[in-house]
Amino acid sequence: MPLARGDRPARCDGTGTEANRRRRRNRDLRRDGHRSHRGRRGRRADDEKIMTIITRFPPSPTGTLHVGSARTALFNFLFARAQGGKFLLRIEDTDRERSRAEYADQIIAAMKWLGLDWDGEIVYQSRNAGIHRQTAERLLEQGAAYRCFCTEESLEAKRVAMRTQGKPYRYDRTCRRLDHAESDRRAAAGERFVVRVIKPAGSAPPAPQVPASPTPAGGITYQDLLHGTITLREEDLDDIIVMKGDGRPLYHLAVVCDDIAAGVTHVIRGDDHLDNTPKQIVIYQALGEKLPTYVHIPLILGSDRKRLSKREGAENVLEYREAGFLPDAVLNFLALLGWSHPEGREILGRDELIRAFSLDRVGTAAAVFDLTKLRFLNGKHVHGGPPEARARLLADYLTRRGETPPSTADLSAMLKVNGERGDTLAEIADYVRFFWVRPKTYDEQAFKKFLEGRKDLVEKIRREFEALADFEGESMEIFFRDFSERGGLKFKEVGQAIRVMLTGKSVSPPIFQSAALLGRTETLLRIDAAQEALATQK
RNA sequence: GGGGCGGUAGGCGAAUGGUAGAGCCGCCGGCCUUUCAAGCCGGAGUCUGUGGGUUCAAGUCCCAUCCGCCCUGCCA
Repeated sequence: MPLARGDRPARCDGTGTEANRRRRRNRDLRRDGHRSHRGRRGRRADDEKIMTIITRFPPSPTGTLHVGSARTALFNFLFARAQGGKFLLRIEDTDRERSRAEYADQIIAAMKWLGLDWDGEIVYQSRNAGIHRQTAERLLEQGAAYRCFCTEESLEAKRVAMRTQGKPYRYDRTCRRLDHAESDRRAAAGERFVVRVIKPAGSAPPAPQVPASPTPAGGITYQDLLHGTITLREEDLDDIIVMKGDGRPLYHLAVVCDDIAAGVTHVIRGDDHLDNTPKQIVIYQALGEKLPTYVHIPLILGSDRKRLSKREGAENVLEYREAGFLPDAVLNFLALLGWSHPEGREILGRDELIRAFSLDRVGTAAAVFDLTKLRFLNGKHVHGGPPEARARLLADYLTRRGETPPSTADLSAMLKVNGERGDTLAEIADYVRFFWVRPKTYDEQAFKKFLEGRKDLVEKIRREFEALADFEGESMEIFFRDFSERGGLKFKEVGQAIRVMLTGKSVSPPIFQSAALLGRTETLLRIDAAQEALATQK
């Protein structure tokens, strides 16, 4: 039974406007959608009896996992997990020409990386083609669909003709007027045909889950959890094709069949499907199946307010892994695009997301993808854990990039010194790499400012490092403060000179702790190298 | 062309029809400091795309308009 029902006592008894009624109803719907079936005290088993919520994510393997799709997957995942339901993964490879196994594998890899673990086996839609075909035949037998012998070329010509006249295109239903005998004869003769489903006409459609205002001219009215009542009039619908001329099923048929087979209760998808839903509802109705609850979430846009494109940075989820982002941070960020925590919290781990998630806090406006905020959140996630965990993450990351990082124990010590510098693993690596990679060059400006013409100072610094009794960060700092004062220098000048010599840059983790970690031998070696550079430059 | 959906500071977003801009990112300034982050403190940015209407009261409901996105495929 659908969760959202219209059988509750009327609560807007004629005092409000129709609009008010509608609004309230929408609000109620949203609430029911996320509040679960589970245990409503006092309400007995009538329609609200235990029903497991089942959501699904159905990517088509015609490309890698797009961040927008990842967010759709996330919402399905979070809703199912929050409600103790199931989250299914189905690869929609119905279009054999466009689908590629490599993409399916990449999408699966991306899902795993994100930690969006699904229940049960992955369904490959193409394997259900037989069922889809049988369903089309059943539709044909029932008279809910008909064979169409029009060629693609003639259809295209009609489309162009209508468009050039500025008129809306609809299939002219030539083949719908064919009588059965002729249709059968032509089919038997081997003529190619597609199967079209007859759009509802004339009468009002059977009431969906919640009674809505009747649609005068037929058409389809349905309830969306987020958008409320969506109506498409009869003239705005068409007799859609569900089976191609080669006998292969098409998307709208395939999703409906597979969702029914899987017992999907909630269809959470991008709002680009808002207008596709009626086409699918027609099939549900012809099949006598009850509708799932529809939840159309807004799309993600690029900074130009257009559909997120490649130049916005990565649209492929796996590219974020390469750029040094953490899956939890990506999930956190994606969740915040369209959903907000009831208490306004923003830095949330996967489990916190599951605990706090509800559909009634999902908005309806498209959101712009903001890489800066993703980076901020990633910084929070990556620095949130202990240095040891970060060390493992970083080691894996570097290894994958073909670098050879130090042991995680050593890395961990370096990261402790590094503190919270760097938002991504890539940036963190840039901060700490000097520990195990000697600077080959020096930042030009820094070299000029802090080393050039300071041979004597460098020489003195070297001597002190060599003579230092205790090669430890804090005592070194105290020593060099005193050293600066004695030499009539600013501590900053000395510190920066050392920094440039040891790291090659003017920005780095605290330099004395770094030197301590580097050790006396390495520190002296680097000063020697700097002296050499100083000498050759002259 | 037809239809659907959306529009609150630069971005994400709060706000039972009741003082709008909570909170976060970013930006600017300050503190801290050996550099840079982090952290803490403060600040700018504005009146909900626009115009009507309903109401004692509208970001919220209605109409129109503009803009954006989507559908209008033998793609999904």
